[in-house]
Amino acid sequence: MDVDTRALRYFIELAEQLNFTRASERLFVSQPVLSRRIRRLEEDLRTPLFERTSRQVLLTTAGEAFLPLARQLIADWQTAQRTARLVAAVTARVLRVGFEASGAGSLATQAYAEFRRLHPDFSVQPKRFEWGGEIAALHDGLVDVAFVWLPADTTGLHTEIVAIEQRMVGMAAGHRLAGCETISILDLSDEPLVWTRRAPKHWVDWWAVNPRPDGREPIWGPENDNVEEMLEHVASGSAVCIGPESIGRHYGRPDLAWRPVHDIAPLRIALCWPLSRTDQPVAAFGAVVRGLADRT
Amino acid sequence: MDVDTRALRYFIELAEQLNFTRASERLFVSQPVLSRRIRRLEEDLRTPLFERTSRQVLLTTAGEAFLPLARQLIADWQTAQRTARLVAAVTARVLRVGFEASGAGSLATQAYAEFRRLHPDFSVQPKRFEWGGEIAALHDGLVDVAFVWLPADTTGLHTEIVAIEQRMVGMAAGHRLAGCETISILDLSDEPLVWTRRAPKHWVDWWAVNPRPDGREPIWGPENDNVEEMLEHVASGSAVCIGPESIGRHYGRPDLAWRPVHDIAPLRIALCWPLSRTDQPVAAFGAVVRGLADRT
DNA sequence: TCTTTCTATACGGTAAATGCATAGATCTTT
DNA sequence: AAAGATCTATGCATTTACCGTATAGAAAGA
Repeated sequence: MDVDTRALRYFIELAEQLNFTRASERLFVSQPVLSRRIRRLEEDLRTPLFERTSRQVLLTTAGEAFLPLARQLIADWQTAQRTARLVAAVTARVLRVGFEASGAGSLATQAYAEFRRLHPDFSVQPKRFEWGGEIAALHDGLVDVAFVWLPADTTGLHTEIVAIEQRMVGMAAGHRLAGCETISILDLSDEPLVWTRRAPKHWVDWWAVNPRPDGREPIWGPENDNVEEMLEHVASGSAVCIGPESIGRHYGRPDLAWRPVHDIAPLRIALCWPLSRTDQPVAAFGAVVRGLADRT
Repeated sequence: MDVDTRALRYFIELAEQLNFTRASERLFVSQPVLSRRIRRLEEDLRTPLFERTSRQVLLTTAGEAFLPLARQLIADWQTAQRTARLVAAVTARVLRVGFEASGAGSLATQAYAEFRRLHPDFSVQPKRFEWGGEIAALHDGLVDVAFVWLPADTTGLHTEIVAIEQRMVGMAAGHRLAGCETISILDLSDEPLVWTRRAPKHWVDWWAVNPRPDGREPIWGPENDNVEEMLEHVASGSAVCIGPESIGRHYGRPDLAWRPVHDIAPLRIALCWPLSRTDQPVAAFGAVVRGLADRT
């Protein structure tokens, strides 16, 4: 008999929530879909996994026994996935480097060139991800190393800060604040700020400087999944954004103005890779980046 | 990302055959279906698993690394399935007993009664399977013990012969041989014999007595999946069948005649359970059956 | 050049999964 | 005791995905 790992994921979520409605929301499917999928899993196993009443849902003993096995299967599947990708990259002698938006700016560009010079038999493949996607990509084995914008959840990852960038505010060219040389975060109290659902809440809060020094919460503007979308919102005047210096340099749009925000912490950019990766190319790229970072 | 275990099974088969057409036949799907499924798996993994030319198919290094992991996932899924079913049966205090057709005849019936008497807190659930299905059911955890008609592949199973039954030939009531008291296997040379695709070849050959003492092969008649289908063929006169004595007794159709075949080996019936099952109810049922078997 | 032997693609028909609306069941509240 | 709140299950219409047949296309061998 066959299963979809999706069925296992649904089962695990329901076993944790013990509530079809809540679990279905967290799985981004409708409640009837979850009901039917669980029922089909039970039919396939020929064993009820949950005892349901209209008031509560409980795991059966079979369900309890099945839960850790299902978790292990999901974990093993992810390992298998990661392994296949890793082996493919190693065989092709490719180093896949993840980043978001402007990544580590010119540091990354220099690092690619230097790495290629030192290791001409390897090719470098920069891979752009949406907000926060590099971390997931590292865990899924889609990239070997990544430039990560902190703060981020780097558990299980080797993390090494390699660059610091001042944060700037980006706004439409004709914005009332575009005339100022430099800007205080307090000047932005009344400006709607772009945000994203993709990254964890504390990442969003850090970028938005929430709460502000005066204790207030920023005004949340339109949401977006990546730089280009963000810049469209900003250029159209519906919000402002905060980003590192290199965004302004990499996305040099004439309809945008970038000004430094002098009174907030700068962005720390880390080079990360999975702790399990101790192989030569990854270490070599780390050394190259470290060398370049030390020089500045 | 999600997978279906089916995709993994397809991958494993293709990795073993290294030929889409051949693998698709062994998987009972059309060749384009296999092509698409493999391609989708590769797309999901973002990694080619096979190098194909119009002349040969080879595993990539990623495919080679993925193969043992896929095998392990399939094995672990089967274990998870088995565990869920086992726990459910233990919790419900049910002993599930597999058999095919007439199983172990009256021995089974007596054993159920005796087991229920000794262990009134347990219930017994006889489960009928199609030809050869009890073995698979034991491995899949669908039953706890089974009465198995030998010969059969009982690797991984505790096997204990508990009954011997003479084999009889079953035929339509008006058959030319129905007048004989007893029959020789050589009398059946010209009689088409029912057979099945469900059981392994050597099981079918043993039942059909192939080759016959004179070295000839029997005439193969219609195929079937279970007793009822078999008996329909026989009653309609399109073939004869060979079965144990208890089939004649359990399926007492007036349109059938059963006569002993005196010159072939009798059927040995074994009680089997997985070697991993050393728990009380299984052992207790074994003891009950052993006691009854010794008495006869 | 013409087979032969593979895998990949196009296409039409069928089965399955999805979301919405709602029934049905069981507590809680008034 | 009746009404409300809160769940899961079911019916239905729509979209999506999947399968098999037929066939194209590529590459090696005669």
